[in-house]
Amino acid sequence: MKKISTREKIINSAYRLFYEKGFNGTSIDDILKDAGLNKGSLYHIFKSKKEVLLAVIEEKIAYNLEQKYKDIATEEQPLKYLEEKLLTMDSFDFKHGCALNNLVQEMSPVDEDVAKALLKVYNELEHYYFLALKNENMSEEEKRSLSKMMVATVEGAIMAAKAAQDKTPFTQIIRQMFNLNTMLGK
Amino acid sequence: MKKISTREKIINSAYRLFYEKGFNGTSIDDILKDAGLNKGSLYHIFKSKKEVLLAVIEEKIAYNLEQKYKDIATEEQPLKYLEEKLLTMDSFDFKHGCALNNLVQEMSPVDEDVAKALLKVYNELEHYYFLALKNENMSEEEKRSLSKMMVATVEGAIMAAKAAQDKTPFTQIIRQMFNLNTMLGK
DNA sequence: TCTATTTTTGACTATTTAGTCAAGTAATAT
DNA sequence: ATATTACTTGACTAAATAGTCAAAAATAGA
Repeated sequence: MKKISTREKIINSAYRLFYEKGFNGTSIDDILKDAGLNKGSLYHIFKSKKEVLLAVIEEKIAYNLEQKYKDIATEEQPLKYLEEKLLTMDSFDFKHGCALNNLVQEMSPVDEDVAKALLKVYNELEHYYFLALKNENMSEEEKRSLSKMMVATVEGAIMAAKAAQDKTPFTQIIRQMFNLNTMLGK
Repeated sequence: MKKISTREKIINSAYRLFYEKGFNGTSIDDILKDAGLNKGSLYHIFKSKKEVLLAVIEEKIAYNLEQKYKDIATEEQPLKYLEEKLLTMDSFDFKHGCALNNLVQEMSPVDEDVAKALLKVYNELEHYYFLALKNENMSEEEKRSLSKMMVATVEGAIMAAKAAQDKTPFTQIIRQMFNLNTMLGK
């Protein structure tokens, strides 16, 4: 029975609540209630709500991303693997969308530090897609450009599902995207 | 000199502020200050902040969308026209992204009425892209699927620019998208 | 002009908010 | 054991928040 540190409890609760209700939509008291802690404990560890957010981005969101995509580099057919992965993402919550995207939308224009932390994760995401193109017959530059577009399409697909509050549009768009890709390959 | 009604003043200010700072990030007092009005005037017209938001979506955002895309249906080369339009969108504010997308991200999971109003506008957006494919040699079903994907990609491109707080990724992704399309056409 | 209705004013309430702090408790080191 | 440090408690502050309301002003109808 591993014991969870206060810091972890805060980050876990904050991550989930920021994801579901946004940064402005979540109060410190919400986080404390969810984590079963008191105010002083939080402010003993973090100096502000914003510091909690930065920790959530740098530790939780970046970590989740890595867990999700780290296998791509070693797969034999990484594109196939990626498609499979996207289409079977039951873990994904289509009602609430993408944790990274949500925060970018809400926070990037408002706070530079947060924008910087988010951009770093976003670039990592694009890099995984870049790696997924390793077997494709195109220049580095083309790979970079195509992977950028694919990330945009996937993020847009998640947003379409969120707009509809339903998974269907996501699946449709992902299928369409990989269809185009394979049509080009032949 | 046309005089602007109180209602219009509120909607204009609320639209801009919701766009730049989000719904939760904007207070009623922010709106009133920006519009140069008092509290009672707003609550005489709208029964709550949420009603203001619904009016912004149904009147302002839907109207802007129509203005931007209504010509598509009558263009000879609508796809070309669309590409041009997207790449020359200087009016667009890449720091703040897409007004529709921003609200979907923040509000769709939280409020059903708002989600419904936003979805209606989102569907209209997809329909314009569908119309832009009228000359393409494919089935209705394929057109519907491709237009859905294109909207997702454009929205994702706006989001990529927002993450970077810079227009460059947007242009890159749009170019890539139309490249793929024309490659398929030949 | 006089009356009735609509619109505006801004002070007020009740609640929520991020953040502080002094005093208490637990853990660790010597 | 004792002293030092690390953590926790929860009441408190000051500011911001959405929404109310009675009285004043503007407008329209007769």
